Amino acid sequence: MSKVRVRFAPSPTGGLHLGGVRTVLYNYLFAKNKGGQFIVRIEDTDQTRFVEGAEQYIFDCLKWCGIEPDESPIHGGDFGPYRQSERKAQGLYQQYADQLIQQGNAYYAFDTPEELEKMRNDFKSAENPSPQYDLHIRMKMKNSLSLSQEETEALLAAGTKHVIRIKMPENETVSFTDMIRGEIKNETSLVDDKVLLKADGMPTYHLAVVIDDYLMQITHAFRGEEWLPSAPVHVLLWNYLFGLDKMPEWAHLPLILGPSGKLSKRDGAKYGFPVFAMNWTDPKTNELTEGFKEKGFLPEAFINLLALLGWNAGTEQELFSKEELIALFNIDRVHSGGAKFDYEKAKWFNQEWIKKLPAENLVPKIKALYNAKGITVSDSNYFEKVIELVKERCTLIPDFYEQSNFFFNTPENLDLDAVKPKWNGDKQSFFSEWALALQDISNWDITTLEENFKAAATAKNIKPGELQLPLRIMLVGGKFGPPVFVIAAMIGKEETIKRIINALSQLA
RNA sequence: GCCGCGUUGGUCAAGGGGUUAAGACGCCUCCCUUUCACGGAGGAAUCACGGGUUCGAAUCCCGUACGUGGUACCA
Repeated sequence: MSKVRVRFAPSPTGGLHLGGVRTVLYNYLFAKNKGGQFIVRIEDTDQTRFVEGAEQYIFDCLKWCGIEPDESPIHGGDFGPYRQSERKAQGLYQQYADQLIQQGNAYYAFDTPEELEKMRNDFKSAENPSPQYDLHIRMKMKNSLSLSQEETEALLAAGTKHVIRIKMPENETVSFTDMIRGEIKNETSLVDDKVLLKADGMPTYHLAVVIDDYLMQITHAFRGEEWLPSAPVHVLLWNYLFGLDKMPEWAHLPLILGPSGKLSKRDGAKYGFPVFAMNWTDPKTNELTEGFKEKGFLPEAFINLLALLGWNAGTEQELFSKEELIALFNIDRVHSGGAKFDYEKAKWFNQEWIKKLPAENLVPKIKALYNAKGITVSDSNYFEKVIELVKERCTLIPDFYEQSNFFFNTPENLDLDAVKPKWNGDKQSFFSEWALALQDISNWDITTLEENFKAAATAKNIKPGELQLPLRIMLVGGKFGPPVFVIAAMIGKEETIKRIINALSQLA
């Protein structure tokens, strides 16, 4: 039994969006579940669109998600090169394309872009709005099928720009078994003669994917549903070049949809949620799109929510660690229908993971957050305690700042409107006296403070409950946060008194 | 237009001939808590439509509708 090798083949041009990450994730989970290898190959077939740094971006995203490939394309593996541009340099694609021509499965086409444009216009009709270069019209075009051998050879000898197209057979049914959808059948007459090798010598995806998968000994391939219509071309190519028995097993994953139709980059801006794993700057427009990482998602939550978008374990469990996902992942339970991305649920996953993870795991991320705000955290012990206290109130990482910065800084803007309506002289004097009395407390702990507070209130004939909200506003600044006496105990005697006096001066 | 793929509450979904059609997110009500959350208890809400097959269909078959993808020297 040959070893399972699953590959993800991103094009380093468009960032790594939700659908892309889910595809990698399923590749990864499947491979690891089978104890096999997870490979990443870079499909930089179109050099004009190659973007500097985009390849590194993909690996950064994978690293963040914790789903790194076993063989790095950058350092190479056993079946390298792992970049198509490098394989092109070896002349391999040309070689296989020539083989196809010799076998009669492909042909030279000399049509210029203008001629193709003209063809599409001439044959356009209401019934056929987008005519394809297929068996019905190829004899009307300029190619080695319609031209005589002498004419073809003359054109080639003259160095005429040309491409190599697959010659789709007539009236054949191509079928293959998709791991998710079962048997898929296509009539060859309905598929166009796809370009395999472009005029510049670069292969198109169709040629490259077959040759690369063969040379890299790939056993299973996951890709998006958008590839289903061209799958018969790939099957045919496998048949012509290497034999169907060596073809990897395919799985075509359903699309991830946005609030209205297919999920697009614009949806992010429109509905206010990220669509890329990490910050992505569009090389053309220089437009920055915020990523899940920067938005404050934990990688654990990110892969969890993505895994569940189209797959489930068949149980009621929804929270899975990466290890659990690997152990439980089963291709039979992957859906064939598209799933709409729900940002509310995505946030819920993050919140659950924040609660689930021990504070020490959260510390580095939150420290970075504080540093960015210009606050340096020195006491790690204290910091961890704070995080533990507020974590169930946070959905995204940046929430930690709002929810806990009063533990480190005296709040500047107090929500006085929350107390003013019920504020009076009695309360004013209670607090000024209590602030004084606090000086004498020797056991500065939660219970002592609470008992002392209640006793003092009762002595003044005020219900302790009525004084708790004002005290909270004094210490926190707003109507949120952990229990007041816990906060007071944490920030210490001096700071507590300081905050009360400060607030009192604003209320007087 | 043609071809492919899909369709269980608003969303993710379990269920694959007989179920009161799970569960989760979100929403609403209540409890806990004199803050905000967490937690707990409830509630509203679903098998796209039409035909078959069958004693019986969300489940099987066929149509239709809708959605989505492809129809590029993009991937």
